[in-house]
Amino acid sequence: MQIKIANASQQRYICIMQSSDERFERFCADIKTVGLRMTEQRKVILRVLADASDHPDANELYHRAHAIDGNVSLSTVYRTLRLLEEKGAIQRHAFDEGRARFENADTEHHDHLIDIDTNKVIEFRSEKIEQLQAEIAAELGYDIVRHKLELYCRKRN
Amino acid sequence: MQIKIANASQQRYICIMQSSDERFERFCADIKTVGLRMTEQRKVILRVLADASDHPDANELYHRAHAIDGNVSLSTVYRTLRLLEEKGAIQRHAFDEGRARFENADTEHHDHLIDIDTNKVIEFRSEKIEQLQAEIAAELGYDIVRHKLELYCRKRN
DNA sequence: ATGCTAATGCGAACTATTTGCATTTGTCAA
DNA sequence: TTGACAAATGCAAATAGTTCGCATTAGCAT
Repeated sequence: MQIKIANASQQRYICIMQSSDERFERFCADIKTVGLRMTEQRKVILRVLADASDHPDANELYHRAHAIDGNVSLSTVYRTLRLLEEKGAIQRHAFDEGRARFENADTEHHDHLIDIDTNKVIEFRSEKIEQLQAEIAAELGYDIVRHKLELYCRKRN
Repeated sequence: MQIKIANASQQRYICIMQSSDERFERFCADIKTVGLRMTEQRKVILRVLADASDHPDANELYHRAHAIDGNVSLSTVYRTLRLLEEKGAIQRHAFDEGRARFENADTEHHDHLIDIDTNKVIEFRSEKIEQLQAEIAAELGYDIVRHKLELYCRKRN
């Protein structure tokens, strides 16, 4: 377990993240505890997911997994993604291009800045914004179940 | 042209919106000024869009338009939506269900609160949040081109 | 080892959207 | 007012991303 604090001067981007191995172990545990089976292909997919520090889509994950073990099929990737999403182990994002992209869910909640020229994703977090959101929802009579803040940006200069 | 100020105590939700007729006229003008043709089906679709105060998807718009004039096809609805989106006359949203939903773009920018039980969409705006977003992007070396804030909520009690 | 059932691969189905093409229809100039 | 030409349409087929049905394979508890 490692703790990473960046940009501390701005009370933002405070992540508590596990190592890729810890993540893998947790994925495996998640699978086992519900009585599901640990298959070869699941092992490979979980490994790939645990190692991913970017926001790959299903197809990209399929290619990474398939490169390691040719017995991994796209269907199984999709099935595994859905499984882990339902368990809350990974998060699904629908950025502006149609397909879904995934990321590990072991970090604290954060928002995304997407570079519209390179598709690079930068994560950030602002306590103030989080708080304002909650206030607004409360005022309208709602509780926030989940939320999404995406800044589509272009590099300065 | 009407000006609507709600929730003024919270400096939020300040919309300058046109009437449905004004909107329709503007859509027509948008089409004409670029040398495009005003067809029967476009007239119907523009009318439906101008009248919509909700966030309908393409299929819903097709049904509303088709009910008025059976000569309107789904393809044409899609083509018209794309046309108006490119002109900036309407806005496309990708809320969490796969399909896209549209809304008139003549209001000032606002964010969305989505009731996850009813799919109802409430619009809001917070100056403070807008400002914080710009600060964060700037600090990371970016300019915001567009952004998206969606609160997926459940009614209290 | 054995058997039961979950998990897999494959291809077909599905949903949302776009596109190719033959036909229709605005529009503008004569 | 008419004619001609390009733009717009409807339809069906194509596409992209994702899910599903089903026969087969393979975990895993006994």
